[in-house]
Amino acid sequence: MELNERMKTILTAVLHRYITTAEPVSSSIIAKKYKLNLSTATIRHEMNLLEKHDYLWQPHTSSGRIPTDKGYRLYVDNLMKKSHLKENEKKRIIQIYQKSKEFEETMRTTSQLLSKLTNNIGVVLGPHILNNSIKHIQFISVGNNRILVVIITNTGLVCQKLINISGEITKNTLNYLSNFINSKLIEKDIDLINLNNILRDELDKILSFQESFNYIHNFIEECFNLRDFSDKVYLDGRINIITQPEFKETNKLNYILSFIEEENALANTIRKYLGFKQTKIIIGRENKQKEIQNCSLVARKYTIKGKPAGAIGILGPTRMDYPRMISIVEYISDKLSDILSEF
Amino acid sequence: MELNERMKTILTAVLHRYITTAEPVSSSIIAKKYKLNLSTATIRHEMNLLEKHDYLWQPHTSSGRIPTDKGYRLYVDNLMKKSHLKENEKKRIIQIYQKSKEFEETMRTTSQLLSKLTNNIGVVLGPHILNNSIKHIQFISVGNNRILVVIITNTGLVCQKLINISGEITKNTLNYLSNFINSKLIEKDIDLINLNNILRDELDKILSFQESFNYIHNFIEECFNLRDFSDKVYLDGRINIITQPEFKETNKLNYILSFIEEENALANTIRKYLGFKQTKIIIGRENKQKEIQNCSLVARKYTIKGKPAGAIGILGPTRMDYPRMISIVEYISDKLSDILSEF
DNA sequence: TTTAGCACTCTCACCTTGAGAGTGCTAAAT
DNA sequence: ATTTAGCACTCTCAAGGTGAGAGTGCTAAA
Repeated sequence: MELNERMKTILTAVLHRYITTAEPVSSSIIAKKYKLNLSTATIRHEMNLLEKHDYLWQPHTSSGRIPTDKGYRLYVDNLMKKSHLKENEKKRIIQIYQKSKEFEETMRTTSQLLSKLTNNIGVVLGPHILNNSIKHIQFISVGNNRILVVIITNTGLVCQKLINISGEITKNTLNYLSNFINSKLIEKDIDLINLNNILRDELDKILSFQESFNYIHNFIEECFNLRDFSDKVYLDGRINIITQPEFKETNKLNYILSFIEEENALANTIRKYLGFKQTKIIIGRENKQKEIQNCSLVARKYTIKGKPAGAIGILGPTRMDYPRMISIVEYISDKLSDILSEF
Repeated sequence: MELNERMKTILTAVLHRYITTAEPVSSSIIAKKYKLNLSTATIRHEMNLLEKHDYLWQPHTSSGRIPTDKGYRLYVDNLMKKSHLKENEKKRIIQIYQKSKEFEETMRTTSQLLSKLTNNIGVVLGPHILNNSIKHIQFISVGNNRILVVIITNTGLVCQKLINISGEITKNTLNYLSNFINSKLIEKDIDLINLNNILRDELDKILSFQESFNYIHNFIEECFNLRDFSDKVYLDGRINIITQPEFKETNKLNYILSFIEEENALANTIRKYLGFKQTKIIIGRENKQKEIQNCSLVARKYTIKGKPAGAIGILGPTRMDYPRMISIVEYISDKLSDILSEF
């Protein structure tokens, strides 16, 4: 059913009030603070209807109202006005970014910025190696038939993995291999899958006469096994959750924080939104994970040279200032995209 | 003043009881559970003396006793019996370690093991590049006069830093440089300072005729600037703190967690104990940081091939099972030393 | 359609109260 | 000289009662 204008106004007022105070909103507060020129009785009447339609609820019969997830959803989709960061806030962000010169530092700065600006948990999903082009590969023998593979991408992302080989590969062969591969990479924009395809054809030909061919073949196969490459997660602001009034009871807190502690859990949630063009907002019970069904998530992808690379997000109580959260997430993801594209 | 045997026995009993229950210990509980063949009145008398000497205190006049920091200190130094892990616990730890093949993973596993076994916060200070010998150096130009330096050590530690250079250094020069440096490293056990000394002499001679000598010289200087190399910190088990009864009040929790959130704070605390041979135990107010004066820290260095490399530790409420905590920290630091020495 | 008025509901802070846990002191027992 | 039984005393804590206050829904009048 469609709400009339007055109901929308009242719902919006309740939302704004509740977001700032975290306390049930009464009809008289609305009448007083939001000059709607309506009596408390009328407002009560409308609130009653809003409750019947599941946009509001009451903790007990004689208390004020609190928005439901459905209420927040309507607000986010239809009622709220988009907000924009102030110019000096934007400047601050740029200034802070300028201090971090290096890839890792930039990612850490991003999660810190997110958590500090929003007073919520900030999370950044590092770019996956797949979304980068490869700049350099180095093989280093570390004894016991183990080889450390270090791959460096154009953005300065350094990935490493250790490979156990069944036989022996000499240092000369390793050098030969890395030289050969690096020669393919010079001045070219080749990603990991591309590279693998190129190598699969060429290397086999070159190496087929080698004695240790099988070892080398297996080694290279494992080297490009995508499963082992995980994107890094940067998380900040866990404390922010603790100070929120809705999580005063330690058992609720516990529940959320055990979800957060497992960094990958949040990362996996956010990873889904890498393909979305727009900012994604997931409210309360819309979250599939039970642990964060009292929370909302605002997530957005970032890009490197136009290509989706990773995602950032914030996690906080459903009672959050959505317009501001969205504007922060969007501004930061844009800036991060710019910075990473320049690297 | 020296306590007599009976007082020591009673103090130990109070400590054991309080450590398991987290509640003030009464004279009758001691009489009942720890068959000392003394009446409650006698125990009360002794407890009273112990309180006068600041080993115990009471939250209020008619409550049981709680150990003071001084009480814990006496316990740790003189009263407690050293404990040892059970054989199957040791086996479990070794099994878990066997799953992690790679340097980073090993460090993460260590902090997880610490936190899970102790039910406290586990922290691991990664080995500093200084304490490793260098295996390979790679320079990669990432545009805008920036060069990414990747240094790989014998343990598989991968360090990176980004250097801004004022002029231009061609890719050929970079290749030449890294080849030259790597040639010095082959089959040798050279650490960063060593390497720097060797290079300072030799490189200048070789390069003196080069046009871009100054740029290169500055670049190499910056490259070996130790300030920029920080050791990594691995932290786990933040939630464990929340479930401790002593931190029910969220403001206390807040205080501790804000200290933990700043990973470097705990890292810096632990770093001090790198030079100590023995396990270091810091109890409550012995900690210089106010935020963790309700906590105790058990820390110990680990070694790589006999040389001190980094440190591990656990942080929990002063009310912890010290013998067990110590045995866990010691066993894990030994195992970690073994594993890293084998890499 | 709106609203003043009112009865009603629920919470919350505050108080009282009594049981229970635990102590320190003292005088008697060992 | 030590130990302990006995007892008065202190403090906490949970339970129950109370009244103020906040807020509601309903109704009848504007």
